[in-house]
Amino acid sequence: MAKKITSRDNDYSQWYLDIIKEAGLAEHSPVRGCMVIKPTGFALWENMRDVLDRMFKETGHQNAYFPLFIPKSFLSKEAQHVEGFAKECAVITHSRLINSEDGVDVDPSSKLEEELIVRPTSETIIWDTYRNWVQSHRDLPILINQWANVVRWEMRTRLFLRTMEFLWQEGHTAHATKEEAVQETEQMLEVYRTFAEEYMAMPVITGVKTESERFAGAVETYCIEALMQDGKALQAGTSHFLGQNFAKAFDVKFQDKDNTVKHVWATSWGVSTRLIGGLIMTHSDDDGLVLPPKIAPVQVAIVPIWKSDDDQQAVLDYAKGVQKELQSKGIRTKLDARDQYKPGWKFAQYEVEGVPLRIAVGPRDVQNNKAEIARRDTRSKEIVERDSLVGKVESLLDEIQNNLYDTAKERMATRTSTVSTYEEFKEILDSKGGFIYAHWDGTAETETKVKEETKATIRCIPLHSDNEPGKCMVTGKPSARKVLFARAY
RNA sequence: CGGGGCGUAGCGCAGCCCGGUAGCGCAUCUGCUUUGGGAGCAGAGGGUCGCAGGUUCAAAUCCUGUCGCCCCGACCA
Repeated sequence: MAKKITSRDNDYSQWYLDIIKEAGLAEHSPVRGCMVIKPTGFALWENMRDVLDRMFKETGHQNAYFPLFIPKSFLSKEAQHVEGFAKECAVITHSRLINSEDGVDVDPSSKLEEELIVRPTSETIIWDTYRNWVQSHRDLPILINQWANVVRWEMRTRLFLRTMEFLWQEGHTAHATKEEAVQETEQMLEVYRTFAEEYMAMPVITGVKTESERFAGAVETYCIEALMQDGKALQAGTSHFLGQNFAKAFDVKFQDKDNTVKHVWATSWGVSTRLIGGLIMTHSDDDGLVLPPKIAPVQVAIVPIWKSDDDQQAVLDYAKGVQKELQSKGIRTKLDARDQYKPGWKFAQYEVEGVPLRIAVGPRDVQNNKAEIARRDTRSKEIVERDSLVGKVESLLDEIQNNLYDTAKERMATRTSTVSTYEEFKEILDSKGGFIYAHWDGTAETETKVKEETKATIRCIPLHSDNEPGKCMVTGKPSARKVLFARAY
């Protein structure tokens, strides 16, 4: 058996790339920093999207779509926002090509009067639009989400974790009061936390960002932070309270019940295909991808085994019966009856692809009215009675989902430390990495010093942790509470 | 954008130093035998050696440029 996947201990980055390649999730495109998301990878994204979309709608949001192109002038309206995104915008300057000796060239005569920006995020065009939608408090709140692609001209890219073009959803809401907007921000953070933990089986820490890590244009950025197997943190989702910054920049006002004119309060929130990278690095092992059942494109792969033609017919009929029954329970099932691959090859392949459960049925099983069922997460196998097979599958899928979460949760706990001195901090960072709780004096200077000296950043000020005051590990100045440090992706 | 590594068949690589008919393994195709953990034998197809210039009788090989990928830094979801 040819091992195609580099081990995590040997080279974690290469392992990550090998997983993506061997599981067929994505590949590099001819364009630098961009990727082709292959059917399996996209099916994963579709499942994530479907769950999130349902959760957004359950919390009262509607989908809409805003343009890919944003007038350049819009970007300059919110000062902080421009500063944050100016360095990574793709700019459209011309509208035509002309034939040339070497193929085609940009037609100089087609220069645009106002250049267009390919959206790095849609706040500006959305707030420009909302201005026309809001007059009265009766028009509020506006609760809109869009599924879209965005472009950020990154210097260094990694499949899923950071690509120049990526898929995401961005929610943009407008509210009459600050309290309502803050509540919305927190609600969506909670949606993300629930999604990450219950569907992705990815435990996260919720918190707020420090000023230096905050979204450009936000008053407060809430986030969910996950911990990867190599001890590095990954920002997995953000929810921003935008205050009235965009409302003021784009002049979005309403007449309130008290007959005065006010600016609206805003939020925005998003998760992206980066989550797929996080998913890979949370659960997968040296044998390939490992997927939580709730979002796995295929939950059960059925591998039929036969020797003679007679066997083949009987086995296939039996396997089809199993598949039909599983499908009737809403279980995503794939029956792999291809004859060009041997069962052993298929077993290995579905392990690489991370399919949570595999059922093997052969002549013996048909005869005895049984089937072999194997788990991807624990690699355990057992023979079960045909009559109890579907029930067993259902309970095993639940078990796998829970086991993946519990394992990840435990790993996070093991790799979370609390320190009181900077020496201890550096020592732990280098020895085991992970999340480190420590006191911080609240200044950007200290944060920068730690970042420069250790490459660790403050991932967040956790929402749920003890609020015991103490002394900053670096300066000894008073600190209201411990914050969460880590090296991050 | 700086430092390091790498681009040769779909994938993984050798050949390059020392220029002279482009190779190996896997995969693919055909046939037969196989099928409960990545099958065996026999035969076959597939490459403008990343791209563009240059040196040379002759370039995968030497020179210059350029593009892309990976790793490490500065930027980021």
